[in-house]
Amino acid sequence: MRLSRYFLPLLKETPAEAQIVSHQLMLRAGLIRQSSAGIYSWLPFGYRVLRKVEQIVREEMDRAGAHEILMPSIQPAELWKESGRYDDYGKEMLRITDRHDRAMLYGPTHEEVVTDIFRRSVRSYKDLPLNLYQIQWKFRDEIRPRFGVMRGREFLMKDNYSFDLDFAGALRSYNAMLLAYLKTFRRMGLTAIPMRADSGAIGGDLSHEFQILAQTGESAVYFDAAFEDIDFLQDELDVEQLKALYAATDEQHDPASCPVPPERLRSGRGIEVGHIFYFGTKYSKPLGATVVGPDGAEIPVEMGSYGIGVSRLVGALIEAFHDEAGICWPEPVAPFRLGLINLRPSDQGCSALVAELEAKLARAGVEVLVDDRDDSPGAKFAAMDLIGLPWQAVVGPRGLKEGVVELKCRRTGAREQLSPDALLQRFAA
RNA sequence: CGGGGCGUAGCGCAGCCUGGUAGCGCAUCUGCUUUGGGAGCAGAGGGUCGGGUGUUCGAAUCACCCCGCCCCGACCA
Repeated sequence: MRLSRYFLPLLKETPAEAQIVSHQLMLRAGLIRQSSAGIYSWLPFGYRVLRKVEQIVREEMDRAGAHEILMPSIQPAELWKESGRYDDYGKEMLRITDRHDRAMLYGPTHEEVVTDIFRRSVRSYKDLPLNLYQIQWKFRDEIRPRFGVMRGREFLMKDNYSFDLDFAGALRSYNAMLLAYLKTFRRMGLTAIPMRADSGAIGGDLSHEFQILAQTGESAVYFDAAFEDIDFLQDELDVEQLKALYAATDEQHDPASCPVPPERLRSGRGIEVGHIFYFGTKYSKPLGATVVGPDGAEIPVEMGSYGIGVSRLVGALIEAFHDEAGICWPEPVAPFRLGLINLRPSDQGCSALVAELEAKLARAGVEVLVDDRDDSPGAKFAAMDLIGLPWQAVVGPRGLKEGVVELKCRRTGAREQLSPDALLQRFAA
């Protein structure tokens, strides 16, 4: 992709409305634009990241045996009256009336809809366990949206719902999701700490929230250093052992009664990016979601629900990975892997080499963004640092004479000179 | 929803107190020069001053109402 033909509106100055660094950088680096309070458009650059995050989540859900579906964003109020939540949910729920004066709502979550799908289609315990998920826009009419996409009113969420015959099965589903979540976040380069949590309005008695560590996180968190030693992508993990490890947000943390010895206690700041719940028959009972068990009796299914804030994760990633100059994307979610700067597009040699590199990289499937704009070198370096692609390659007249290009790692700032062929080897391999 | 702040060019702001018909920086456009860390010079375009009502000869400026956005609190993936 050539920057001269791309849509990447960058801002030199920080918009006044953005308070936290991820919001500022998302606006400055051309990821999003605000439409109204807590509601955003995703521009090409931001949308690429959103889709990458979404894809990692999707792959891990699929790997865990969940099936992707897509439920409606607009739901009928009747379902919520059946579950009893219509009156409970309060003003956070955006209520809509259609032309026939029928009560509708923009879904803040989908327990009712998915339970309705289940009850109309599943009859036998033999069809269990079942785990359905979707990645869908949701709306919660927050009293005060803030922090950009971190706390928007409209947000993209992965939510899934497990259906099991009994508690033991539900627990297996719950544990499988807990592990899937740890892998999912790890794949994005994030350290996520599962913490026992109140199950809140959704209800139930087994619940963990997932906090990722970032210096600018919204709340202080304390956890056992053992979390740092676990390789979530490689190790065979013992869920019960994991769940037994200490982790708490500052509201729940009591230094006096903390079981972790001080030398093993880590503290940091966390951003909540996921939440899992077991809630038994809270919805299956009122909605009549039952299966026939081995003994011929109708049994309400045991359910759990599991959420990941996909759009919030984009902000959280930036909170975790940035510096003074801008964003530093981890490779798995970077909008492009390599930024190729043509330092002097008016120079035929530079342009020829850039075109050749671009073509060969593209052929090898490398996502490359070429800065071919007629701008000053400093402006290009600053822009490239701001948008935070993991690797930057510079083709300029100076290096061209020596037959080298400069490669810079955005995260570490390390630079090296290498031949164009060596560059291709490095990325096309 | 309670408390506070702010709405003036795409972005950041000044002007408002003390009323006289709008300005600065950046960005944009044109031309020339420049080119390894947000270039220089010259020129140009861009505004119902958030909206409405009122006061006044005259309102960005004063008064009242409304709307939007931001911050603190309560709430939250």
